[in-house]
Amino acid sequence: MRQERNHRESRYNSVVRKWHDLFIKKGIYEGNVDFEKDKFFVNFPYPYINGYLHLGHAYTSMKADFISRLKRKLGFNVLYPQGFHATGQPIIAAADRVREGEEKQIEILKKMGIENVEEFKDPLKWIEFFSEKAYEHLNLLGYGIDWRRKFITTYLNPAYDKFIRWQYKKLYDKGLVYKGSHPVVYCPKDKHAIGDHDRAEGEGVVPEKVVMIKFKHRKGSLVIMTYRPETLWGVTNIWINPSAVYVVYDVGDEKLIISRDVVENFKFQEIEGRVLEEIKGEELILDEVENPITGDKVPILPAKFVDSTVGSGIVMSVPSHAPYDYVALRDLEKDERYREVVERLKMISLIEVRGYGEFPAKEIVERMEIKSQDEKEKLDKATKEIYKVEFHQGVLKDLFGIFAGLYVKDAKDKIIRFIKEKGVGFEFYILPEVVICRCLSKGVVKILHDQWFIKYSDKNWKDKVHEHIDKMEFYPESIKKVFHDTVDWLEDWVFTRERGLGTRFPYDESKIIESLSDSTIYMAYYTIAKYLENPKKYGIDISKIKDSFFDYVFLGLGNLREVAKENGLDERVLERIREEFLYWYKGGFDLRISGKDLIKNHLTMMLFHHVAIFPEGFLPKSIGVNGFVMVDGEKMSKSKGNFYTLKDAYEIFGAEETRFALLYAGNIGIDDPNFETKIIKDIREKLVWFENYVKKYYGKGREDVKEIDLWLMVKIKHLTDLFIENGENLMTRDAVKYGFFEMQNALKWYLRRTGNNIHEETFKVFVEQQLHILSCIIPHYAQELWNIIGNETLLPIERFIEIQEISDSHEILEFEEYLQNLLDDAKELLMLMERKGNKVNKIYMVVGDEWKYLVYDLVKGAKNMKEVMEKAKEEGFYGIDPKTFSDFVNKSFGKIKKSPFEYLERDKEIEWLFESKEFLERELNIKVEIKEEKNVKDAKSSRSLPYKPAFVVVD
RNA sequence: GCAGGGGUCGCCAAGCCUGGUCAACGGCGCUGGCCUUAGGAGCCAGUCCCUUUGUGGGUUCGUGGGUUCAAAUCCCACCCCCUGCACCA
Repeated sequence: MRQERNHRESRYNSVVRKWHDLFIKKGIYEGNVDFEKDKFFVNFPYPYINGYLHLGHAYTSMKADFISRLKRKLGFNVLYPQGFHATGQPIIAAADRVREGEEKQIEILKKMGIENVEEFKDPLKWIEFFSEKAYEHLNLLGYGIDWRRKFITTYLNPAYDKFIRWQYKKLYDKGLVYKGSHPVVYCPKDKHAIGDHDRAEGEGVVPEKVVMIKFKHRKGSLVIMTYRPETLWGVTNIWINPSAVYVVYDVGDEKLIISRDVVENFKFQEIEGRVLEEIKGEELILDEVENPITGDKVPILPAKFVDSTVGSGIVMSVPSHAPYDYVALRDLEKDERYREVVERLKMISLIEVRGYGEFPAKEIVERMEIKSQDEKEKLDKATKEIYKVEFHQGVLKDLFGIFAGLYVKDAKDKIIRFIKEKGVGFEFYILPEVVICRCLSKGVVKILHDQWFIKYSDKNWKDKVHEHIDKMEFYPESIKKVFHDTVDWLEDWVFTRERGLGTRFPYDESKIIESLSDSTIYMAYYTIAKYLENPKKYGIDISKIKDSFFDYVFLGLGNLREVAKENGLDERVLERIREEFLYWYKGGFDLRISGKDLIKNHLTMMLFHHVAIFPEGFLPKSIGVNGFVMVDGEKMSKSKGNFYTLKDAYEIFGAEETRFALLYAGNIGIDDPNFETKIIKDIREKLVWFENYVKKYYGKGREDVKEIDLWLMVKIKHLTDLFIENGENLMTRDAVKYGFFEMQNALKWYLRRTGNNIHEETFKVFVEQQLHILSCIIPHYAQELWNIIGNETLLPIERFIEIQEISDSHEILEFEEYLQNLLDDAKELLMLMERKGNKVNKIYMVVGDEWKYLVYDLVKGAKNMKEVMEKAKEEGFYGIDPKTFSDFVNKSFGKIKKSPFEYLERDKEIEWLFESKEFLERELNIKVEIKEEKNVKDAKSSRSLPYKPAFVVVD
C-alpha cells in the first residue's frame, strides 16, 4: 500500500460525484425568481480562460460558493452564476506562437495534457477547450453554480457582444467616452505599443514627462531638457556632450538644435522636420545662448555625463541646486581652456530650504566628499536627496517674481504652464530607462491618435462613485478607503485596441474594446443570461435583438408591446426577462468577491460603469477582497512544484478536503492566505472519525438530562451563532474554526465528561447541526451522512436547526470552565505529589464556606478594599471573627477581582460537582470526595476560595 | 518617486479601530507521557525566563521617545519588509 507512488483518490470523491450530480439534476443551485424570498446574488469575476483554473481561482471562488450555501440555508433565494472571459490579446498571441511553432508554448500545452497541439493554432480552440475544462473542473469540486447562466465573452457570443455594444453606446451618449491621443512605449518595427509582457527589457518603464526649453542660439533654438523647470532661473551655462553629434532640425517655423540621436524620438512625438546640418558637439562649445526667461547670456560647456540619447541630448547647468552641475564645473575649472570662463560664472541661489544654506548642491557635494563627476553613485544619491528636500520643503526665493514664496511642489505646474504660454518651451516624453521589445528593437515614445478614452477623470463622475462607495459594504472594511483613493487616482483609460478578441466599438468598427473595459457591468447580464444563452428555449432570435431590448430590460425604457415587437419577442418572455433583472438586481448584486489585484482596475471601473449606466437602486451592494493563496507558506508557482490546478487538487487532495482546506486557509482580507497541504490528512481523519462515531452512536443513548447535556446544547447554539456570524462576514477560517473544530472539541469534551454515556436527543441535535454547518463547507460529505442517519431531504436546501435559548446557559458554561480549572489544578497538585514521591490515595475537594461567597459578591461590586470592609462591618462580618475575615479579604481581593465567574451559584456549584465526581475520579485516576469547608478539620481546607475548592490529599 | 499594507513568544497567525480580563486565541513544529507488536493516528501535559509540595515573580509584542494609574493596543520619530503604479488579464 505504502509503495503506491500516486496519491490514492480520496474516499470522498465518489461521494462528491454522486451528490453533486444529483444536486445539479434537482436544480438546487438554480436561482429562480421567487418574490416570497429575499434574494442574495453573489458572483466571482469570470476567469480568463487561457489555461486551467488553479488554486488561486478556487480560493476566492470558494468563498462565493460558501456564502451562497450559507445564505441559502438562512432562507435566502440565492443566485451564483459563472461565466468565462475570452476578451483580450493573450489567447490570440498564444495561438500565434503555436502557429509559429514556438517550442515553449507548445511545451506548455503538452504539459497540460493536450495531445493535438495543432488545433491550438486557432484561438477559438483555446476558448472552446479551456472554457469547457473550467466548467468541468469547477464541477469536480462541487461548486454550486447556476450553470444555465454560463457564457463566454467576445463576438463569439452574439448576445454578449450586443450587450457590450449597447453599454458603449450609452457611455458615448452620456459623453463619457471620447477620442484623443496619448503617449505609449512603442516598437517602431512591430508598429504597436509594447506592454510589459512583450518586453525583453525595461519592465515597468513608462513614458515620463519632461520639459524642453528653447535657448536662443545663433543657429536657432538650442533645446535643453529638464525635470526641474523651476531651476531655469539659476542657469549658469549649458552642458553638451562634446563627442556627440548635434543637428539643426528645421520644423518649419523654427530651427531646433538637438542631438542627432534623438531626432527619431522627436518624430515619434510629432515634432516633424528635417535635418539641415550636423554640428559636432565640440564645435558648439563656448557658444553663447540666451535664457528665454531671464535673458541671461550663458556659455555652452562640455560634460561627460550628458547622454546624447536622452531628451534633446542637451541639459542646463544649475550648480547651486544640482550636484552634478556643481561638480562638473569644478572639474572644468582645472582645465586651462575653460578656467577663465568658469571662474566668471556666478551661482544663483533659488530655493530656500531648511537644513541648507544658499547653495545646497555645493554643501552636499562637500559633505559627501565627492571628488569628481566620475563618482556617479554618490552623485546620484546627492541629486536624489537634494531633489527630494527641495521639492517637498523648498520655497522659491524673491527672484521668482510672481512665483516667489511658493513651495516648489506647488509652483512646478504653474511654471510649466508659464513656459508653455510664453512659447519658450514644451512638454515631451522620455523613457527613463531603455525598453527593448521582444523583437529586440529599441522602444520609443509615440503619441498615438484615434484612441478612444473612457473619461474617468470626470469630476462629476468621480463624485458619484465616491458617493456610492460610501453606501457600500466592503470586506474587509479597510478597503473602502482604497477604493476611494483609486477613484481619485484613476485617469482616462484607453479602451480600444487594434487587435485581440472582443467586441468592436460601435463608433469605430476597426477597434476592439479591451478586456477590462468589457467586463464592467456584466453582473447584470447574468440576471438575464438564462434567456439569452438559451435563446431557442424561449423563442428568442438573438440576431433580432436591438438596443431597445437592453434599454427596456435594464432601464425600463420604452413600452412592453413595442419593444417586444421590435426585438421579435413574445411579450411574456420579455416581461419575464425584465422581471428577472428587477428581482436579482434590486439594490444591486449583493456581493462580488475577488482577488486584491482587481481593486485598482477592474473593481473600481466596475463601480464607475454601474454608476454611469444604472439608476440608483441597482448599484453594487458589497465587495469582498482576498489575498493571493500561498501553498505551504510559499507563493504558488510552477517552478516550485507547488502549483495546483483544480483538477490536481481534486485528484491529489480530494474535492471535499480541498474545499475544506481552502475555506480554512484564510479569512477575507488582503493578507495572503495559506493553503496547507499537510492538514488535508488531518481533515480527512477528523471527518472519518466523526462519520464512524455517528454511525455507531446516533439514535442511541440515555433519556434523562444532565447538566453536561445542557452544556453541549448551549455550546451548539453558541458555536452555530459564531459560525453564521463569521460566515456571513466571509471570515471563513474563523467560521470553520467555530463551526467544525470547536464543535468537535466540544463533542470530545462532552464524551469525556459523560464517559461516552451520551444523551440521545442532545447528541442527535449535535450531529444534525454539525451536518447543517458542514453542508456549507463540504456539502457532499454532509449529505451522505445526513442520508445515512435516515434523512431523505436534500441538506443544502434545509434550514439550520433553531436552538432554543437555555435559561441558565451562562451558569452552565461557567461550570464547565470551573470544572476544567479544577481538573487542571488537581492534576498539577497530584503531579507534584508524585514527583515528591508521596503516595496519594484520595483527594478531598473542599468547597469554601458561604461567607466567602458573600465576600466574593462584595468584592466584585466594590471599588476598593475599604468599601468591602465597611459593608462587611455593617453585616457584622457575617458572624465571622473580624481578624479571620480581614485576612481572607486581604489575601483574596486581587484574585477575586480577576475571577471570571459571574453567574455560577454556590449551591449549583456543589450540586454539579457531586454530579461530576465520577468524571473527576476517572480523569485523576484517584478517589475523590466532595466536601464543604465547615465539615473538614484539615487546616488546608481553609485555603479554599470561592470557585476554587481547596484540595486535601489523603494517603 | 507616488499610493496602499505590514513588522507579535521556533514557524504560520489572532489581537490591535473600542487601552486594563494579554505571557498574549488558534494551527504547525518540538518535548514528555498514555495507547500501540511497531510506526502513524488519537488522547493528556509542557513549550519566554526564574521560582514553587498548590493559584508566585520577572522580562516581552521592529527601534527609540511620549501620553496614561495602566500600552502589543493611542501619539511622534526612525529602521526594515511586501504590493500596485495602467492600456494588461
